[in-house]
Amino acid sequence: MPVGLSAQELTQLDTLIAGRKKVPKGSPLYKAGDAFHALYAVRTGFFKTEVNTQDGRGQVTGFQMMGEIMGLDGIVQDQHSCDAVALEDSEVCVMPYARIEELSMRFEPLRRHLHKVMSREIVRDQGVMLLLGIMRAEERVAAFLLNLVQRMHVRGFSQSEVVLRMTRREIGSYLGMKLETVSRVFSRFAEDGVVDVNQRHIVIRDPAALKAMVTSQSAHCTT
Amino acid sequence: MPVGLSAQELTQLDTLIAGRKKVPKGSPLYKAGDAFHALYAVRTGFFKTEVNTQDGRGQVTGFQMMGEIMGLDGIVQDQHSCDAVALEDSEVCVMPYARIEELSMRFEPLRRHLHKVMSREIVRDQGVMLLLGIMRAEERVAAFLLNLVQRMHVRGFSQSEVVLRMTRREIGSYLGMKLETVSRVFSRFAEDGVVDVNQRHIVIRDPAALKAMVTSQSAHCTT
DNA sequence: CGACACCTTGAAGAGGTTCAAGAAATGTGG
DNA sequence: CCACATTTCTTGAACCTCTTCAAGGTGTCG
Repeated sequence: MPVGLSAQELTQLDTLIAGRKKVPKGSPLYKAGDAFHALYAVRTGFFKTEVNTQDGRGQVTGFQMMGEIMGLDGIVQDQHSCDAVALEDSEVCVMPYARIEELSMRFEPLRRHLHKVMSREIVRDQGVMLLLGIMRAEERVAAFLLNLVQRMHVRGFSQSEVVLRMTRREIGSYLGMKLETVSRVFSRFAEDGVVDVNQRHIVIRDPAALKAMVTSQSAHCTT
Repeated sequence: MPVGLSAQELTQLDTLIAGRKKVPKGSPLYKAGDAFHALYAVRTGFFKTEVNTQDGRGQVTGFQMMGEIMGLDGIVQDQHSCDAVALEDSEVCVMPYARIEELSMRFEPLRRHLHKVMSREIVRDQGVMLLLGIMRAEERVAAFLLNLVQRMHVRGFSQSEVVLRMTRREIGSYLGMKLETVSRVFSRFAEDGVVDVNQRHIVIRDPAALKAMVTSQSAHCTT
């Protein structure tokens, strides 16, 4: 992550990662209430984070892909406040929080990076609130797709093509709507020639049309 | 904030606060796009934070009262991503971020505190997403009122009485609904004897009834 | 191959929005 | 201190978007 360090410093930084952990599809990396020990960086695969209520309802709060950090929610109460579940066979880097704390004392770049990661998450959450608060169904789906391909593109994948790792229900949960509505919006987009939809395989034919729906692209963060 | 420090350390910590700033009612403490210099702690008064879209729509992302921190959104991009506006004549403590960074290197308690503050904000945002994503109008208003009086109570105010500092429109924006709906829900609560509503003066007559509406009290953070 | 989860589509229904009007409170200037 | 303008709040009625319920189709995995 950080740059501009001596070889010795880099060696020390390596100790930040205690190891890797495989998480099979459908398994939780952690669950709400679990003791908080570490932050996790997605190495391979795809995750969702989800908060659940007593009465069984739940809300997907985010999808995480390669390079993204999970577990920040656990710091404040020394326990996690949401579930992190792998949507496909995945692997994460385990970064024990005690070690992060210790190293962040000595290495300014790491400390600054950590603060930015947390701040980025806060800004991302603002974007989700905007989405849930004022957008209608089509805008939400358009924003979701654009955000997804943009993040994939940064990682070297196609800008116009994406395979969804999550179900319609999970998309709907994230966007604050029912799975049927998600499906209908996809169908409408397909009719209008904006996207091609083949189950979970999406091709964006008219990105401009999608962007036009999301006039409200403000503090919409990429993470 | 932190405890268990020597007198000398405490003196240094005092330098964290560069000064105070008065913010008149209706004025912004900062606006989206402003350069990021400092974090702010509310000393007196009441604020809202708000993200705005190009097309003029906006979403209130939070209300801040005494002791709560604003500005964390600015860290990641060195500029703020939302507006912070005083809802009444207010005063904040200005904590230059450069100094926070510097002191947090030396003082573990401060560093830990900062990380918890940021993590708490992330958990709070999860609660708002839950609210916006799955709750219906009455649940949202009930959750809002309970959260508000709970925070006031922690600060030594009544557990059953509160004067709203924000308009119906601002409540609605925060809760993802229209001001008319907020008004109607208040009226319905009043009819049912759950609360007394006199303009912005609210008396909670049946807190249990409110809590029962919010079966979904999970990771609902207090901040 | 069969069971199961996932997706699509239709029709009816509900919750919240929109539009509109009036009342109450707040602020301003004479 | 009062009159007036402005903002805020309440309430009603029509409307609309999304949800709910239901059925059938498609894909997937043991």
